[in-house]
Amino acid sequence: MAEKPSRRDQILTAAAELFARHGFHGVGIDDIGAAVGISGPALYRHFRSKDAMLGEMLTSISERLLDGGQARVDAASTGEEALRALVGWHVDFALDDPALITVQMRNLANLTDPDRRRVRALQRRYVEVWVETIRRTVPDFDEPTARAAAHAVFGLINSTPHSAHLDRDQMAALLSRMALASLTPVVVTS
Amino acid sequence: MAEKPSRRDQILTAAAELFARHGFHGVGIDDIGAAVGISGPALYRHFRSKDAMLGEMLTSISERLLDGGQARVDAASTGEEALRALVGWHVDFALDDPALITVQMRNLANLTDPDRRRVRALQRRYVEVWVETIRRTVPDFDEPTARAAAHAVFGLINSTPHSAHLDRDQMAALLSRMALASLTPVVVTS
DNA sequence: CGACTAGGTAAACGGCTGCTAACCTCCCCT
DNA sequence: AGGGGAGGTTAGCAGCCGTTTACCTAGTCG
Repeated sequence: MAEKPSRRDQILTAAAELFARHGFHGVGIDDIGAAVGISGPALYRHFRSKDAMLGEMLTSISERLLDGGQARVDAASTGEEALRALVGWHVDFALDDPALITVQMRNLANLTDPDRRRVRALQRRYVEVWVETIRRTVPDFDEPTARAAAHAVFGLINSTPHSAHLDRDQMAALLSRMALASLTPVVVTS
Repeated sequence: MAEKPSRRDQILTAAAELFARHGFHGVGIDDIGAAVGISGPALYRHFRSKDAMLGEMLTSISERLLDGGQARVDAASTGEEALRALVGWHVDFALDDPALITVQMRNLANLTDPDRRRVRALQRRYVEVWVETIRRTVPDFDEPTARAAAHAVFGLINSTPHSAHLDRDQMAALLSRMALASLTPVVVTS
C-alpha cells in the first residue's frame, strides 16, 4: 500500500519523535536504532553521524516551512488573505508534525556550526515572510514590532504539543482564531 | 542561620542562564562552576547533584509562578481585571527572567521522576488558575478549550527569549495586548 | 556462477563528564 | 590558641555513548 518509506525517512521521523520527547542528548544511538527495528550502529549506513541526523532534520523542516509559507503568500491576492493563509499553513504544520515543531524549537543549540548557520538563515527568511505579511495588514506595526509579533504568534501556534486535549479540527480552529485575533487587536475579525 | 542565600542562589541563576542557552546536557559541572568563579566539583558543597540543581530551580520557578498568579487573581475584583492582572504577571515574569522561562519550557524532561511529578503538579495548578480566570471572562469556552487557550497564551508570552529586539516596556505592552486580544476575539479591547 | 554491494550485526575503543577522595585553608568560637 | 566546620582545590575513577572495525548475509548483475 504505502510506497517506500525509504529507511532514511523512517529513521528521521523516529529520531524526531525521540528528540522531541527526551531532547537530543537524552537519546542514544541505540534508542534510535531500536525505534526502527535495527539496532545500534547500523544507522551509520545511512547517516554520517548523529549530528548529521539532526542537521538534515532541521534543515528540511525549515525549508518546508519557508517554501510552504512563501507559496501560500504568493497565491493570495489580498494582504488579509495572505495572513490568513500563512496562519493556516503554520497551524496545519504544527498540528500534523508536532514532533518536528518541538525539535525545531528546542534543539537549535545542538546543531553543528555550519548546520546552525544554514537553519538560522532559512528561519530568518521565513520570519521575513511573516513580517512583510503582517505589516501589509497591520500598518501601525513598525518592523521590529512586527518581528516580535511574528515570534509571539509562532509561540502561540507551537504550543500545540503541550496541549493535545482537543481534537485536530477544534484545535486548528482555536489556534487560527487566536493567532489572527492577537495580530488584529483593533479590527473586528469576520 | 537557615539563610545562606548568596552562593546557592548565585549558582542557581548562573546555571539557569547556561541551561537556557545550551540545554541541560549541554552544560558541564565545570561550566557552572566557572560561571560563579569557583571551579568544578566545589558545587557539591552546595548541591547533592546536578539533577538536584535543576530540580530546585524548576520547583522554585513553578512555585513563584503559581503563588504570584494566585495572588493577583485574588486581589482582582472583576473577572476582566483578574485576566488582565494574570497576563501582566506572566509577561513581567517572562521579561524579567527569560532564562528561567526557557529552562522551564525545555528541560522538564531532564528532571528526575519525583521532581518532575512535583513540578508537573505545580504547573497544573497554575494552569487551573488560568482556566478559571479565562472561563470567567470568555464564557463560550468550555473547559478543554480554555485549557488549550491557556497553553497557547503561555507560548505567546514565553516567546520573549527568541525576540529581544524591542525594549522592555514596548515588549510588555505588545505581549499583553496580543495575549488579551487572542483571548477576547469578539470583544473590543479598551 | 562468482563477485560486488547494500544493509545488518556484535564487539571494542576512546573521550567526555558527573561524581568522589584526599587534602588544604581560612575563620569562628569557647 | 588552637580545633572544627565551611568551602575550596586537584587528581582520578567509572560509566556512558558515539563511533569504528571486522565480519556476516542476501540479492543483483556481468
